[in-house]
Amino acid sequence: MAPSDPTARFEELPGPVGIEEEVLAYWKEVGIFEQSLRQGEGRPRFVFYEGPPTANGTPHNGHVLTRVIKDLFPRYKTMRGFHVERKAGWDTHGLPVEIEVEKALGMRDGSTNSREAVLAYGLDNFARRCIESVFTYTEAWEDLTERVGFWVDMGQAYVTYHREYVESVWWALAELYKRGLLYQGKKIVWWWPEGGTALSNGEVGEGYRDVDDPSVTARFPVEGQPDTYLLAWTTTPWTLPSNVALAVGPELDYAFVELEEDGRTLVVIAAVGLHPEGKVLRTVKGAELIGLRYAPLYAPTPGPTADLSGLHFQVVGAAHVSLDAGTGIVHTAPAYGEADYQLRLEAGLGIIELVGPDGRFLPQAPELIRGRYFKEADKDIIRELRSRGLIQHSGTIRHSYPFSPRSKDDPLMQLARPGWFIRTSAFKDLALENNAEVNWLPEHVKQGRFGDFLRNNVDWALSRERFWGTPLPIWQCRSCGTEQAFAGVDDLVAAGATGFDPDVDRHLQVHRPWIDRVRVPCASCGEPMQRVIEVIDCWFDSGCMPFAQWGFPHRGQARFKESFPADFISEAVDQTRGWFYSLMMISTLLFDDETCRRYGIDPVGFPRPYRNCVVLGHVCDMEGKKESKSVGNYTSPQLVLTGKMPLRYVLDPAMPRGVAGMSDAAVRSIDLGADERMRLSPDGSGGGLPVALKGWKAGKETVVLNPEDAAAAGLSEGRCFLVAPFEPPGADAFRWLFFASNPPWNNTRLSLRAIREGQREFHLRLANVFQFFTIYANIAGFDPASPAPPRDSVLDRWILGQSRAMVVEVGRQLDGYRIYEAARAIAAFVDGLSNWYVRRSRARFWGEGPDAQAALHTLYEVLCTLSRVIAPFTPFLAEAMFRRLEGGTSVHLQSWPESQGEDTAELGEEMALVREICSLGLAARAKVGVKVRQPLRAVEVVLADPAAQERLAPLLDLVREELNVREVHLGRRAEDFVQFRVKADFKSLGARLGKEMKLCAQALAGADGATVRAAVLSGQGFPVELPSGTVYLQQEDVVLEVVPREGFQAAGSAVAVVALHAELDEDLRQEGLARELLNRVQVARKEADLPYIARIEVRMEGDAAVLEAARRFEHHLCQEALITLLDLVPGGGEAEAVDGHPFRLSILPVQV
RNA sequence: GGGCCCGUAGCUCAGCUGGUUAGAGCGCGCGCCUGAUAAGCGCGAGGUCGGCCGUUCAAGUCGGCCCGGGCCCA
Repeated sequence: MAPSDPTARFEELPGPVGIEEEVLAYWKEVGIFEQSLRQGEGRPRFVFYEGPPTANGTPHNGHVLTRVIKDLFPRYKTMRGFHVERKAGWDTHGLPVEIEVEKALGMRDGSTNSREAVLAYGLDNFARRCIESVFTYTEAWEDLTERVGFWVDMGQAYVTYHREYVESVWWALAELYKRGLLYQGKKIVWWWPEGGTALSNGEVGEGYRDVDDPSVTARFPVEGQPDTYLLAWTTTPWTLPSNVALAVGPELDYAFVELEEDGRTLVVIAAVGLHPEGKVLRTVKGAELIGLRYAPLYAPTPGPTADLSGLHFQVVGAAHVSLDAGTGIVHTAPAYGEADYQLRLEAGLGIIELVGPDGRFLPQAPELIRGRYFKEADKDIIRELRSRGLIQHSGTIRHSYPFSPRSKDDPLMQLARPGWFIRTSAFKDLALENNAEVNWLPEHVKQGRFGDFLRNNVDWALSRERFWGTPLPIWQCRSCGTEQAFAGVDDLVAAGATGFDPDVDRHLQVHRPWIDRVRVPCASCGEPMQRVIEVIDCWFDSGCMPFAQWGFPHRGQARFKESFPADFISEAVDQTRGWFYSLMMISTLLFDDETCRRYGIDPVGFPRPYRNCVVLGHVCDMEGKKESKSVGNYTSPQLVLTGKMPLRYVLDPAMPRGVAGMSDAAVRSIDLGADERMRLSPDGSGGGLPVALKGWKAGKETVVLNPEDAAAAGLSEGRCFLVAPFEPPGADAFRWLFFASNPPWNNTRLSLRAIREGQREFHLRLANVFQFFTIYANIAGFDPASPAPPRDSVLDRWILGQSRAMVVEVGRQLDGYRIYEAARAIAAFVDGLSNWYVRRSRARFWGEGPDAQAALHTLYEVLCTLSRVIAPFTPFLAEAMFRRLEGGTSVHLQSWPESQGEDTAELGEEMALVREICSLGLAARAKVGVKVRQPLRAVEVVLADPAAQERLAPLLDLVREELNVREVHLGRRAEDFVQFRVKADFKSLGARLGKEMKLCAQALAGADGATVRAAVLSGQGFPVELPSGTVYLQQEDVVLEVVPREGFQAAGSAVAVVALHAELDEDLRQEGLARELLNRVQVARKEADLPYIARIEVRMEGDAAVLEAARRFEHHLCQEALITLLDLVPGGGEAEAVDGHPFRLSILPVQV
C-alpha cells in the first residue's frame, strides 16, 4: 500500500485497533461525551436507566452485550435531537458481596458457620471490607466500559450504599409501612440446621444430589367413618406430626376402595388410578371430599408451637395437586414446605411447628422423637405408625434432595422463618395493567415469562437476616410493642433519635452495626425503641433506582420528575424476576396518582417506570453453553479488544517445547486456525515466542508452559501474555456481532471466529470502500465544497436512492427497538455500495470531467451519510470516517441524516433485476467457459414480465459492461430460446377457489405456457373448467416464468433468461488479446509497487497476433495503464504466454 | 416437576399477517476480476425446515404430543 501522503486532503483509515486508539484518545482530549451531554441540554428528554452492576467480579462478555445495547439507543436518540442523560450506577449491597468477603477472610472453608465467624470478626470491620470488595474491579469495569465505547456518566454514578440512596429506599419502605403494605410474617426458606442459616436459591441449587429417601403412604382415619382412611404420600415422614391438612384437586376423581387386611375390612380413599388394588365402592370428585375431617396421626400438644386457630385436620382443595406421583391427596405441613405454607395463606390453615432451627424436635413433639435430629426420626415414625396400622405402604425412592454446598453431609430442611413482607399480591392486577402498557422486546416476554411471573405473584419476602444491606428502617419498642418506620435520618432526629456516631463515615452511619445503636424514644411509653435486626433484599435497592438515584424525595425532586418514567431499559433475561420486576412492582406501589400529586408530580399513569424494555439473551460459547468463568468456556474480552490475554503460567517439564497448555474450553474459545500460533510474551508487546495451543489440565486463566519456553520468552513472576497472531477485531467488531448476528434476545454464540466473520462482512468492506474513495479523491484533488454536477448517471441516482431508503429503514427499525433488522439494512446497503456501485463505477473514478466529479460527490455524500447511520453501532469507525471526510468535531454531535432526495424505489427494483441478469450472464459464461475478459458479440435477455422490459432499457449499458459484451438484446426472438411457464398464483387464487385450487393448478400445469401467457396478457383471460363452472384467469392470478430451452448457452431464473452468443470472430479475439496485454501491464505495475499515478514506458514483444493487437489498441492501452511510450521492440522481461501467444514485457517508470 | 425460549445447508443465523424453486454469511469446490490488490467478485454443490399427528385447497409458518438444547423457577 502506498504510504499515506500527509498533504492529501483525505487521510487513509488505519486498522480497527488503530482507529479505536486514535478515537478514544481524541474523545478524551476534546471531551466529546461531555460536549454531547451539554449539547442536549434544553432538548426533549429520552430517559435511559442504567441497571447497576456490581464491581466485585471482573466484567465478562455478557456485560459487553448489555453495555453495547445500552449504548446504541442513547447515541441514536441523541442524534435524533433528544437529551439523553446516562447516569451510571453501582449495586453494592447483598449476599454475593458478603460471600466474597467471607471467602477472602477464610470463613467459607469446611463447615465453618460463617454467620458466627462474621459476628466474631465484627460487623463494623466487615462492612468496611464489603465496601472495598464492591469496588475491587472498578478499574477493570471502567476500562472495559471505555474500550467498548459505552458512554455512561461514571462521575455522576449512583451508589446503592450511599446515604442519600439508602434514605430514598427508607422513604419507600416507610411509605409502604404507613399504608399497611409492609408486614411481618413467615416464609419458608431452605435452612441449614448445622450452620444456623438460610441459604440462597443459588446455594441450594448447587447442593442437590440424588439420594435414597423413604417413600411412605400413610393412612389418615376419617372422622365418624370407622375403618375409612385417606391415603397421602410423603418422602419426609418426619413432617407427618406437623400435618395440618390434606389437599385434593377439586376436579380430580377419587375412589373409595375396599381392602381386606388381616381379616378385617377397611376402606381407603385415593385418586382414581393411584389407589391400591381392591374393590372400588364408588368414585367422587375431589370437591366432594373438601371439608371431610380426619384424626391427626399425632395429637398436637397445645401451646405456642401449634396454632390451630385456622382450619385443621380436614380436606381442603388446592390447585397444585397433581396425579404425577403419590395418591392425589397431598399431605400438608405448612411449617415445612413452601407449597404447604402457601396453601396455609390461601386457605387459612393452622400450623404446627415441631422442629427447631437446630434441626432437632422440640419438647412439644411426640415423645417418640423428642430431641431427635429431624432426618433420624423417619424410621421411628414409620415403625410406630405401622404398629398402629396407619401405613398403607412404605419403601424408598431415589430422588434429588438439597444438601449444604459447604458441608456435603448436612441435609437441608424447609423451615418457616419470621420475616418482613410487602403485600404485593394485593396489587397483582395493577401490576398486570402496568405490564400491559410496556413495550417488551421480544413481545412474548409480556404475556410469557414476565406476565406469568406477575400472575403467580406472592408477597415479596423483603427481609434478610444478614449484615451488609439497606437496614430495614423500623424501630420497635420492647416495652409496649409500638412500631414506627422512618423515612430518613432527619425523621429519626426529629423523633429524638440518639446514638448516631458522628466520627464514622456518613454512608456507614446508616448501615449495620452503627444504625443498630440508634435509639428512638417511644411515642407511647417513652422507652427507647430499637431497630429491628433485618436488612432488606438488595433487589429492592435496585428497584428504587428511578428515584433513589436522585435522592428523592429528600432532594432531587426536579431531577426525578423529568426522568420518570424511563423510555428505555435493557438487561438480560435473568432479570425478569430481578430488576425488571423490582422496578415495576415498586413503581406500581409507590407512584399512584394520589402519591404523585402529593409530591407535586403530574400523575404518570402506566407504564411505569419503563416504557420500552429490550430483554437480552445470554452469551454462549460455540457449543451453545452459557459462558461461565468457572468452566472457562469464554472468549477473553481482552483478546477480542486488544489481541492480548493476560494469564498466569505454571511450568511443567512434560509440556513439549513450542506448545502451551490451556483448558480445553479455553483452547476452543480462542479457536486458532491450523497454522496459527499464539505468541508468548512477558508484557504483551510485539515479538514473542510462537506457541501452539493444546488442551491440558490447567486452571482458569492459566497457561501451562515448558520451563525452557518460559525462559526463552523471558517470562518471570508467574504472569505472561498470549498475543494473537492476527489483528484483534476490536470494539466495533465486537459490538457489531451483538447487533448483527441475530436478534439480541436470542442467545449469541460468541467466538473469535464469529467476530472476525462479521468484521469481514461489514467493517472491512466499508473500510475498503472508504479506502477506494480516498485514493481517487486525493488523486483528483476532490473538494467536497465544490459545486456538485447533476447526477445523470443511473448508478449515482440508484445509490443515492438506496442510501435514502436505508436511512429511513434503519431509523424505522431503531424506533421500534429492532436492532438486528437495522443492522441488516446497513449491511445490505454496504454490500450494494461495494459490490455494485463501486464495482460498476470504477472507470468513472479514474476519468475526468463532470461524470468523475459526480461520482466523487456521490460517493462522498453516501459515505458521510453512512458515517452518521453507523455512529450508534460502530462509534469508532464512524468517528474516524467522519473526521476524515468532513473534519467536524464529532459524528456523535451530528443529527441523524435527513431523508432527502429522489425516491428511487422503482429504480431499486429495476437495478435488482439488472443485477440478477448480470448474475445469470456470469453463470452462462461460466457454463460455457468463456472468461469475462474475452468480449462477446451479444447476449439475449428475456424477462418473464414483459412490462419490465421498457423500464430496463436505460440500464442495459450496465449489463453490457458487467458482462463484457458488445450488445444486449432485450426480448428479441424470445420464443426461440425460451419456454414460457405459467403457474397459479396461490395467494390470489387460493382464497377464491378454495378446494378447487388443486384442480386449477393441475389444469394450468397441463396447459401450454405460451398460450396461457398470451391469453392472460391480452386481457381476455384464460378459461379453466372447474366443477363449479368456468373461471377466467387474469394476470394477477398467475405467475409468469421463463425457462431456457435445451441447447442454448443460457442460464435462467424464474424471472429472466440470459443466453450468450458465445462464438468468437477475429475481431473479438483481438480485443480479448489486447485486454490480456493490458492485464499483464497492470500486473507488472503492481509488482513494481508503483504509485497509482506513475507514468510508465513499456517495451513489449510477441508474435504477430500480439503485436497487431497491441498496435490496434495502443491508445486504449496507453490510456488505461498510464503508458507514455509503448515500444513494440525486444526489450527483456520474462518470456511468458498470453492466450498461447509468446510474449515478453518490461516496464520502466518515467522520472518526473 | 413447572414456565418460557430455541431446534432451518458442514458452521453461524434470517424467514412478515399460512401461498408453491426455503434465503444470507462463513466454510468447501470451481472460476473470475484487478488503477480498492496480504483486497474484491461470480458460479456451484450442500436442506425429510428436530420427529410424529392434526387443522387447511395450501404448513418452515397454526394446534397437540414427543425428542434434543438453553434459561428461569421448583
